[in-house]
Amino acid sequence: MDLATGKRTLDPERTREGILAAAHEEFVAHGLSGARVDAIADRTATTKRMLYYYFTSKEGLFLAVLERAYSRIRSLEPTLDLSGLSPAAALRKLTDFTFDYHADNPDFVRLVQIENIHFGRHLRMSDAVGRLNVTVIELLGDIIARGCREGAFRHAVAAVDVHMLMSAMCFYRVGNRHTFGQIFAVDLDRPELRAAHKQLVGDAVLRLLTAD
Amino acid sequence: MDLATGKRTLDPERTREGILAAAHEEFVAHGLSGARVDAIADRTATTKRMLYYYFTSKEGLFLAVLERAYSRIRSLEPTLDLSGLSPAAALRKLTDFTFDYHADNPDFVRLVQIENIHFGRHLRMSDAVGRLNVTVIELLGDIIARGCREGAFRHAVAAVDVHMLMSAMCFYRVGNRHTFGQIFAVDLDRPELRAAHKQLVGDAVLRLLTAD
DNA sequence: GCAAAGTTTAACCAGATGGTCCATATTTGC
DNA sequence: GCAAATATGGACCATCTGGTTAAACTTTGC
Repeated sequence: MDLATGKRTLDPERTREGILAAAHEEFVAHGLSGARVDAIADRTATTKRMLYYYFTSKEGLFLAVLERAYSRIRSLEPTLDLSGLSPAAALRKLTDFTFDYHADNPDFVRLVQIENIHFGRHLRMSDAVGRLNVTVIELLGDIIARGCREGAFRHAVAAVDVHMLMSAMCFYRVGNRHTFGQIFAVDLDRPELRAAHKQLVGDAVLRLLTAD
Repeated sequence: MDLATGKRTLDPERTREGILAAAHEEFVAHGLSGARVDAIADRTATTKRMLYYYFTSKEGLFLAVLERAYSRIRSLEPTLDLSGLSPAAALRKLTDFTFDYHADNPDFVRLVQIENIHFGRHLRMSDAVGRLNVTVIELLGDIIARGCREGAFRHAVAAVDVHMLMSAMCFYRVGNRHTFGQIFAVDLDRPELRAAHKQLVGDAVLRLLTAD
């Protein structure tokens, strides 16, 4: 609705994206069950009816928000240029990127946590997400293969497993910062601590792969 | 209520624990917002009114469930006997325990995830939990100090940070098994994979601390 | 054996919740 | 220009939700 003319403006793409952005905020703030459809509609320039028009249900909307979040991180990884680097340097750079992305995007971490609380029920209905994510493993697999060939890395570890441990360390300190911070009386958001942890995670990943 | 005699039985301790057990199940299954107070009451031998009598509110009940979950894991750690072992062996044993506890108790992992989705709001009101958890850091600190003295470990890493990375690796593969499993088409519950990961996490922790 | 404290029951409620109905406006294809 | 397809608005609803009221039963202390 155009306020100046009183005329209705038809802009489906804009409406869709507006709903997604509003839903993202609300889901991040309150979780899936805690989020209120009316509250999402209120954050929007349009009405509740439109959410159902475009996304069928609250759960359909959540899936759309989740897919959008995954596609964002995956679109960034390919922009890293690792080809000119040594295997060790490339691995460090990829780890640094992963660390920073998680630290800078707690929203993404929260959405993934929420989806896991709900047993991955929504992701299971998405075929897009699987294909999207394989790229990281390929990227990592190339680095590891090169490192093994050059004798810098040991053969012991599969790319998926390295990715898992790397993600784990980056994910945990963001996703669990409230409980961990409370229990051990530390503020994980402090810049110095963040820098120290970034170094540490990089060390851990490299040391795991480096040949003795 | 005794069904045979029609007489009411007064057993507050049993009632309390019955409510906690029922609430634990419901929260684990549906999250905090998704859990229904009526559903908790239905799992119970008593009525909804009793939940409020003992725990004031839904959130008070959740906090009680959470504290109960933390106290369980912390009561087990001291039973590990690490004194006779070399620093490396002790560290491996502690890591193995942490790994197994997380893998065997996905409920605990879920409750912590749920609390983080809610910004650690409940834990912040609990003074007990902080004191409870320091023991792990002391335990780990002793092992590291001994390792440094003997020249087996490097000085670089603080006990809290080691605990964080260790927990991260153990926590992630349980907490995120639905999304991770779906995206990379692996079943993290498979025994062989579990064993491989246990070895891997132990390696990662040891390699991080071992002097070069 | 009785009064106070502690424990338990069942019915009840005001407000919120996800979702739908129906009418209407705009755009597109021809 | 006009009919079909696409978008949009706002009121409406059945059901569910966390929480409460009021009253009664059981145990404890003396």
